Formats: sequence, structure tokens, C-alpha cells
Amino acid sequence: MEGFPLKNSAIDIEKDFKKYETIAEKLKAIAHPYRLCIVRGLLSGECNVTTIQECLNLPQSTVSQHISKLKSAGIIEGKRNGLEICYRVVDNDIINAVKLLFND
Amino acid sequence: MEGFPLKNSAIDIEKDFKKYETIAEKLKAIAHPYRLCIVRGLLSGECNVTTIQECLNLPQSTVSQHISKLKSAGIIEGKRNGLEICYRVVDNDIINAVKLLFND
DNA sequence: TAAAAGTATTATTATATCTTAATATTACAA
DNA sequence: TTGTAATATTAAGATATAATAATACTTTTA
Repeated sequence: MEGFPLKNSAIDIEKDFKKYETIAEKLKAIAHPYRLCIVRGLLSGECNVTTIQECLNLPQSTVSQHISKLKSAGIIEGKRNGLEICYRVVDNDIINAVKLLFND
Repeated sequence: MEGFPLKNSAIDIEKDFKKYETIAEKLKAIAHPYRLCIVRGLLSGECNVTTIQECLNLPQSTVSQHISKLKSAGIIEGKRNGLEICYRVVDNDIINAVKLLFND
């Protein structure tokens, strides 16, 4: 009977629901084996797309699209370095959650 | 150049990839605002479907389908108690990850 | 400035997910 | 044993996601 967050005023419901949406968006971004692999890989050192691509053995556009989703979700950021772009994980909640899930 | 998990032998690649798939499955199960809300709600006390349904203000079948996905993913378990079924979160990784993401 | 390397975008097809009404199941009570 | 409450399942249409070939963009080097 108790414990559910969405039972207060309409304002609370709106505010709370936004938080669920925000966090669900982040989770959706990493809820894919390739993207999870990319994030975990990036956690052990910055890396460019070509390296990721070779490791995962996927077409370049596939990797680029996954990278793009992670970037849109605010989970990774890229810094251009000449021809390459180096990506790193910038969302602390996601960093901790991934470490937790993999026992790293 | 370093840090990506899928660069060793074929066997390692297979084994590692399974882990990414397994964890991605769990994440996908909670990567939805309603399901995230259900899980977080259940974390503050067991609860039957009717209560959840009233709190989320969704059709009964919608809630039931979300419950079903969480159950299939091994994240929650239900125990029947007369007419009702009481659900609780049983996956410790998910429990900790959700707490972490919500700062609970 | 032309070629090449690294990366992003677009377009397309296939597949999966979401929502919900309708229907079924299960357990209790009259 | 009939009715009703709590929950699950099915079916269907709408929407979203996935993979990838083709193409475009950006930066460096010759």
C-alpha cells in the first residue's frame, strides 16, 4: 500500500516522472551489448573509433551510430585529435553503475 | 590502443560477449520509465499489481506486461497471497544500481 | 589542391517494443 | 456453483530500434 512514488500531487508526479524518464534514457543508451562493451572499454582508457571498431569487428557505420547514441545520451564525450576523435565516459552515475554490474 | 575487452582469443570473445548480452538484457528490462518506477517502488516495500496500477495510473494490462518483463529478466519475483500477488526485487546488482542512480 | 584516413550522416529494410482493448485464468466468497 | 476481484495473456496497430551500404564531412599530408 505504501512506497510508490507517483501517488502525491500532480506536481510531484510530473517532477518525479521526469526523473524516471531521464534515468531510463541513460539506461537505454547502455542497454545494448555493443554499447555496453564500448563504455566498459572506454573506462579502461580513452580510445578512438577505429580501435573500437577493430575490437568489436563491426562495420564502421554501426560503431559510429552506437557512439552517436552514447554521445546523445550524455554518457561519452569526444575530443578531436587530428584525424582521430578520442572518446571518454563522462557520466559518473553510469561509470559507477557499469563498474558495479561488472564487479570492476 | 589498449583496454578493449574483445581483442583476445575467439573463446574469450564468446565468453565476454555473453556477459555483455546478459547484463544488457537486465538493463533493458529497467530502461523504461514505468518499469524503473515499478522497481524503485518495490524497493520501498512489497506491493501488488493493483497498487502499482493505481499509482502509475495505467491500464491494468499495461502494468501487467511491464511486470512480466521484469519477471522474465529475473529482476522481480511474485508470491501469490490469495487474490493478490506480491512482487519484490530479487536481483542484487539491479537493486544496487537503481539505488545508485537515484541516490537512495 | 588532390588524395587518403578517420569519422559522421543518410537511407533502407528488418526486427523489436509499446500500448491497450478484449479475453482468459485463478482464487475467494456468497 | 455462480459471481467477482486480482492478475495474466493475446492480438493488433503504432512507434522505435538495429544493422549496414552508400555517401559526405573533416583533417592531414604529399
